[in-house]
Amino acid sequence: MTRPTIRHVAQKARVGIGTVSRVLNNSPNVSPETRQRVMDAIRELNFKPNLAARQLSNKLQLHHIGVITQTFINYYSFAERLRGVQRALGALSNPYQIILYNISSMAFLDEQIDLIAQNRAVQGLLIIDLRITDEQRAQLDEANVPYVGLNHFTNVSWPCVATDNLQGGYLATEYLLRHGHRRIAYIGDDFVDSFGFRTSQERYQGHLQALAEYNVQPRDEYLRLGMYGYEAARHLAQDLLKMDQPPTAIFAMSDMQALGCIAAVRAAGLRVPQDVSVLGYDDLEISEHTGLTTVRQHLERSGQYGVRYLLDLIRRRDQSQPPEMPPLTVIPRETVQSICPS
Amino acid sequence: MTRPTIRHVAQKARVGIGTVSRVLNNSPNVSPETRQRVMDAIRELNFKPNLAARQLSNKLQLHHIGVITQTFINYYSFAERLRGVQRALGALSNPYQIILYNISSMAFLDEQIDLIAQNRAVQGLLIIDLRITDEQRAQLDEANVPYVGLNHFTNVSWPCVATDNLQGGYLATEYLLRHGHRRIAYIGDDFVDSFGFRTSQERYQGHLQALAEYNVQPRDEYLRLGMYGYEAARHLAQDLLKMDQPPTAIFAMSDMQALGCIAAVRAAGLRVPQDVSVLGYDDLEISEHTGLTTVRQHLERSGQYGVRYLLDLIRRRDQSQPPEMPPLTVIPRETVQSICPS
DNA sequence: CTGTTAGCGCCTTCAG
DNA sequence: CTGAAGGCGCTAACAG
Repeated sequence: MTRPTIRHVAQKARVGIGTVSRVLNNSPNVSPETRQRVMDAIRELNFKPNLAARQLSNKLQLHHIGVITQTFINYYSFAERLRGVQRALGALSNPYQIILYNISSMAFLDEQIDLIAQNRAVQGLLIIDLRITDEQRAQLDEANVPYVGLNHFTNVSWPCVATDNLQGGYLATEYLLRHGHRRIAYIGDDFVDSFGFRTSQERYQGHLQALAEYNVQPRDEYLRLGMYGYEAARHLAQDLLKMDQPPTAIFAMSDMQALGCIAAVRAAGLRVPQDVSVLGYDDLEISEHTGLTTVRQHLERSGQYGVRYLLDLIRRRDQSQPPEMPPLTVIPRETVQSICPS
Repeated sequence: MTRPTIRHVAQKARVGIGTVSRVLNNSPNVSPETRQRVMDAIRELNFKPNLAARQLSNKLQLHHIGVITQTFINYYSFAERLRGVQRALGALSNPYQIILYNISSMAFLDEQIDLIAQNRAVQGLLIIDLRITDEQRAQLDEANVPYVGLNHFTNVSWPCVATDNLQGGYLATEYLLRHGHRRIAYIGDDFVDSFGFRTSQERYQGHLQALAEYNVQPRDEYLRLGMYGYEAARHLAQDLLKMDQPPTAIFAMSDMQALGCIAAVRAAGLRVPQDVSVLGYDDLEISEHTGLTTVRQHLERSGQYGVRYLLDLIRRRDQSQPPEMPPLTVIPRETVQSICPS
């Protein structure tokens, strides 16, 4: 049984389809009784007008920005980016709506991109924390759907708003070195996550670079990788602290993981930062409130810049320039302390 | 100049519109040269096929759930609810997409509801932390758009998934009383926010109830209201601590505000919980990680339950029962300490 | 006030 | 392999 159309309603209410259309659109030119009959028919049939048909007829164009991401991995940082997107969009007079795409696995990603390209369901696509293949990009290009990547390698050859993870890793570690630390551990996600994203690896590269600059030999035991998030980091840090020569400082690749480290330190009966310093990465809003020393990467702003750029791409055909993100900086707070290099 | 249609493309490429349609849909039955000519024409005209027309023709139905909220007020708690929504939706085989509506003022709300009702752009609507009027509900009803409220008064006469704010306030305060506190302050949002939401007031009612039960006289000076969020709460708490007889415990109506209170306590040279206990409300994921004692209200789960209920409403016409949320509980952590009642 | 008639832009037959 | 014709569900102009 197919969905009822305006015609069915008309038939049932014993009126013409024009009349049905009129009551649907609150036209005043309908007699109360007729209107009632039509409304009843609508109710009985559970009729819902077809949006597509209305749009088509009305030459009505809906404005949608798609946001696609690997959900549930570091949801807080995603949320802050999303907030930026909403804020930027909210500032517009005729605002776009956001369509959130749920990606829980690589296979889904492919399917979604396919659908988006086929249907052109959105005017533009924001790709957050997600790697897409050349083929997928080609699909989008062919479908004429502009897209902007958030948190991709800066030097990538397609539109994106990014910060330099390598530099971020460098800054973090350099900050710790400058505060006298020499035994510095790195806690992060596995180098290649299930979506082919390499944020962790990039930050570690920067970490190594800083160590090299200070002539500090990196130690394999100080590199601890695992799943994203608080719990995994807590366990990794716990192991770390059991070593004969535990690190005096931990650089965690996200604020959530940094919190996990702090919990581990405290659970071991040690204090932050007196016994162990902890440095995070993200600068979530919450980190300001919890006194976490961390690398600020302007998450919310990245969302804002991302959409703005995307809107540029949607409006003009000519290549507009990607906006430049403000520089990464370490925000000194309460979880890092100077020590004398031993 | 109007947007180019398939017809313009056909004209420019000197083919029939059928052929254009074929290349758009990757039909194999097109000669390479023709395909190329058409593709060129598409590019030159910057042609984008009309989604509505495709849908109409293909009898293709898009599935959308609308999420509407007052953006930027307690974004973290919104984010956790949203995560629940995404999770529940992600578990479906033929998943719905989420459309995020940006509401920055009352006027916008009215406009949006209007649009949603008129366009039926979504199959169902999730209304979070937002009060809607009877007229607005009537509009949605008339338009046959099911909706579910999140965090509304439980006893409301329309579909919603809620927890009892009054009981939450009661539990929180009762917890503090049971730990020996008698001088308990309440810090929260203004009783009626700009969207007519009364969460703060409800929780305060519960607060008073608990006090009464313990025969503790409420003091006006211990009631401090202001804008939502960390900063405002920090200032309010700061003032509070300057009193001759400052409270020994603070109940903040959100975890963010609790963090603000903690910051104020520390800034005053006092310790949490030794000198002042602080109790929050929400139990954000982050609160577990920061050791905040708080009232758990299962934010993520509320999102899950909300959509599930909404999907029920969309599928069946008969009234399905609203799911029942798990009970509110105080989660003991590290920011509340027992004292001897003075 | 109400029924009827053209399209809206695209896809899918069906002949050529 | 390609062009032309019909129709998707609805709205908007016309006649009555």
